[in-house]
Amino acid sequence: MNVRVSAGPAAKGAVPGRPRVRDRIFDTACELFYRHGIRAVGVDAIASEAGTNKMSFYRSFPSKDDLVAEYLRDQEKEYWAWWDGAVVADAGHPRRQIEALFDAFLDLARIRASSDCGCKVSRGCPLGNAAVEIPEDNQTLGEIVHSYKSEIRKRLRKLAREAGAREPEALGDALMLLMEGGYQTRLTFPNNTGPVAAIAKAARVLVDAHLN
Amino acid sequence: MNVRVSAGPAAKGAVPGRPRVRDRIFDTACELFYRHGIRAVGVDAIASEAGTNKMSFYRSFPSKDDLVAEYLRDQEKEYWAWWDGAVVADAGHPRRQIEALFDAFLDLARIRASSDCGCKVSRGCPLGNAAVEIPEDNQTLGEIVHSYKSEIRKRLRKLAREAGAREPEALGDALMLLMEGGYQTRLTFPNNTGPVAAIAKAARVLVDAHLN
DNA sequence: TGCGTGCGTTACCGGTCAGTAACATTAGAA
DNA sequence: TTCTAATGTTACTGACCGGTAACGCACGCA
Repeated sequence: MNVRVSAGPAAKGAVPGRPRVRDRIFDTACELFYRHGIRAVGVDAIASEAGTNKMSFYRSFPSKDDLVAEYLRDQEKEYWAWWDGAVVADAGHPRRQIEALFDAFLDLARIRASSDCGCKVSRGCPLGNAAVEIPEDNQTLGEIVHSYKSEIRKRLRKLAREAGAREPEALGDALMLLMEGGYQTRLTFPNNTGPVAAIAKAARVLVDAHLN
Repeated sequence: MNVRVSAGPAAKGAVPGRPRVRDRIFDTACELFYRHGIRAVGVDAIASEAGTNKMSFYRSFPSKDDLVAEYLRDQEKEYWAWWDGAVVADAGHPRRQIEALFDAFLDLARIRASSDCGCKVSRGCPLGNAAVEIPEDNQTLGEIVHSYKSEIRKRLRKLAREAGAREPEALGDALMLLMEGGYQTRLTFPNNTGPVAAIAKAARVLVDAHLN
């Protein structure tokens, strides 16, 4: 992901076949932010882990906060890609889409734990984690997280409505609680050994109860 | 809470009626840690906010990490006190205890936002938030959080079993997802304006489905 | 051939972090 | 009155933080 290779007319003075510095920095930062938290990872650590140095970092990013914002937006984009991929096969069948979503949720940890990120253990929701670390006076980052969570809520309520729930808001919100809880418990219990294991069945129970 | 007043033979050189320095520091730290996060709050800030200085801090606490550990253990203690208070009236009726627990959960934010803590907005689960910030090599703090979350899981499963659920583990875990999700969404949505508002009803739906 | 671009390197700035040393002050207890 | 425990005050250390200045070098394009 996000790997522009240094080749062609835009790549001077670079090892051919190696990703451009900016992309290496960004990918490294995403890994480190997710694994260790945003505050815990310094600019120096990102740069050297990416095989470069701080100066090259600041040639690519105006500030650490700008990188963090890009990190959050990228994670959100990845999330919606995952979401759309999970529901696309059941287009037109909202109830099955909900079920597919929560079935797929169990795999989200595995995705995280594999190629993209060096984490052996899922560390929960990157945006949600950021909400813990973001200072309250930082409106930019706060807004990114808030709009992301609001969109999740909106989508789940919409699915609940389309599925014909008697109280679509209540069902959507309940489903969101499950999902957020799934993320949160993965912070403490390795991958799917925690309560997340029950998430798919719990979602079905909630849906059933709101439809019959 | 935790306010030992400087009086009697153990209090020399102190303003009478004023809480001892250690307690002032500790209470201040709890507030600041919860509101801004652990990493974001420095020892200097705690001390000066408590009306003292760093030296007095280090006379009372060997290190910041020791204070953090005490903070987490204190928050856990408070949580179990809240829990026990929520279920005591329905002793012997596990199903009603579960319902009482989730009814009371909506008030938890209000409790946080009031006297004890200076937060106008609930900032979610203090232990869960800490899990985001704690470095993975810190076993002491990690263990505190893990055992806390494990105990929640254990208690909810136990209640589900006592209530006669067909699959008590699944019900207990589902309830835990709701609870954790409730905390997590409170980080982003002010107090009870978010999906938490649906938590009590969702819990009832899950319980009903597992009992009938 | 020369120029510009992408990148590496070194050194630095001011600020903050956790933690310590040394000394002064207060007030109660003996 | 003297001793002592609790607290305040100032100054410091070494490490790290985010961020910047200045310089060098290698490459590909014009």
